[in-house]
Amino acid sequence: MTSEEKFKKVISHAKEYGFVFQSSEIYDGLSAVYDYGQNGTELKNNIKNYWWKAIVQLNENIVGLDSSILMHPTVWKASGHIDAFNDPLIDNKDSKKRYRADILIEDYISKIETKIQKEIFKAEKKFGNQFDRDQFLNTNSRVIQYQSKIKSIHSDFSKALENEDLISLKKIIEDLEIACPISGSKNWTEIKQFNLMFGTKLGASSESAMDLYLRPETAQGIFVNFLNVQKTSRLKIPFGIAQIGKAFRNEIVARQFIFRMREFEQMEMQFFIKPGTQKDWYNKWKEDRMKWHLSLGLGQENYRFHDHEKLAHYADAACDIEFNFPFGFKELEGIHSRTDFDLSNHEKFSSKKLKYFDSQKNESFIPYVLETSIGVDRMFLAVFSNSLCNEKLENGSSRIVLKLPAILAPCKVAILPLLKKDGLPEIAKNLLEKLKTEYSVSYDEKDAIGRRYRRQDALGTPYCITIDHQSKEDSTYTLRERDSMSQERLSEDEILKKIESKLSIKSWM
RNA sequence: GCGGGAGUAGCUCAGUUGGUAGAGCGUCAGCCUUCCAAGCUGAAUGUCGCCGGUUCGAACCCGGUCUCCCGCUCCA
Repeated sequence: MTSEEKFKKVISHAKEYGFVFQSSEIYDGLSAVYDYGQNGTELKNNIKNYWWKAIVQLNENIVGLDSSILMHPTVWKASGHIDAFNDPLIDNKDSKKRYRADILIEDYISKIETKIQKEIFKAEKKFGNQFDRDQFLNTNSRVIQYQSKIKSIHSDFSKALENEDLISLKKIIEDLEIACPISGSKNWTEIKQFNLMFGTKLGASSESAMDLYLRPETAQGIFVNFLNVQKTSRLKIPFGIAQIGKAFRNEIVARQFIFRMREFEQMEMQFFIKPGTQKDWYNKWKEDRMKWHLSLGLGQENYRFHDHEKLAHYADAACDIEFNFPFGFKELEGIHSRTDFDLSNHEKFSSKKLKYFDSQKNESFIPYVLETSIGVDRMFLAVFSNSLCNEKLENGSSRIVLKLPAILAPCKVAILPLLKKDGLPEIAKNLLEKLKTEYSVSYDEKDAIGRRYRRQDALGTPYCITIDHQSKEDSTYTLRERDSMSQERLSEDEILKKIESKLSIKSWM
């Protein structure tokens, strides 16, 4: 089976068994937006819970936060999103390639700069020790010409960018006769502005309404609350703030099922540290986060680190944990050393001090930040796609089984009376009442027992308890395990113990 | 946004040169059944993605549009 076929199986299984539906499906759907169904919601909640326990519950120095999706618009100026999330794009009509217009111009400028370098290099060779760089730059006519050209492009360029003047920007490309590197043609479309942030308005009256954005990341909610949390929690550096919440990006192309959605959920933690210690913490969190992933047992070979070479504007080190999705290795989690970029920018834009005071050393400083950020939906897809198996059995038949980590399974136990008579359903329902306060359980009395097992397999239910006539005599039941399909006759207490040991956080982390 | 493929029942798909829409699985009701799907009986479910055009007549031909998958592009 090709990976594409496998991926299609994943998508249709997700729909058929109530995990993921397309949003507004009866209206033909909404591009790159999905809803989680009855089982998907449970699985997603379990993933979030597993993360929250690992990060907040098991670390005394990490606390939670739930900040709002709407924030003051200046937040996004300070964070750099207004500038960096706003791309002027242009297409070449012949090669059909799309470029960022600003980068085309910057590339052109850097070409001229290379020419200047070459002139300098030539002159250096020629004059040797006698070479006076400044004098050369001021006197060589060719270099002067190049420099004045760069200067004039720069001034037009920055003016156009500042005013978001797309027509002037296009004119620069036309005037410079910039050609498409692939087709070599100068046949360009108009420039279109793509803002990756969703806009909305605060206030009902259209005149006084304030332009807002839906947050493109959850991190800023943590940064703006940094001192609120620090002061009210009495936490000392190093400490972390964790948050799970929705974020929104108006992606130009959003695809691959729930991998890249326009509305998505992040689980992230910002860890505040002393400047200078970021390297150690970076390595520590890299290791910690990988351990968390591996604890779920999806297979070590399915994970790898990808270190960023090109760093984002805020980072001094960054890597991804990549997962082997059905469409190849892709980013699952990011670990970024964000320096003091965010906090010092918020300090600048808000004119409020965002410094941490170390009373022992009697000094104050803006902390550095180490971020771990994971997409809930990507984690869902990783777990779900990795767990879906089509097994050939010894008797020649096959079964579709969702081998979810038991701790994440939407339903932990299915209670099945072997027959729906002779008092077996009553015993089963008694057991159901006992178990449902502790676990998510289901009850099924329809169809042959084998078929019911298969149904539970497809949902990923790790255990089935079957009640038969012997159960009436001695209160023992059959515990059937999903992956091995093994069966064991046990008393109620033994079953409870076994299930509990498999589902306690301790046995996983 | 460009190029390729696709959209028919919950899922997988068939549907001949245009003539009132089918199968398997699943679902539901019942029967039969003492531990791993595919035993029996019966039932429900579709404006053939949507809109328009051609035609006496469109799932099928044409145009537009929406959605999904793949590649490119983009990606804090």
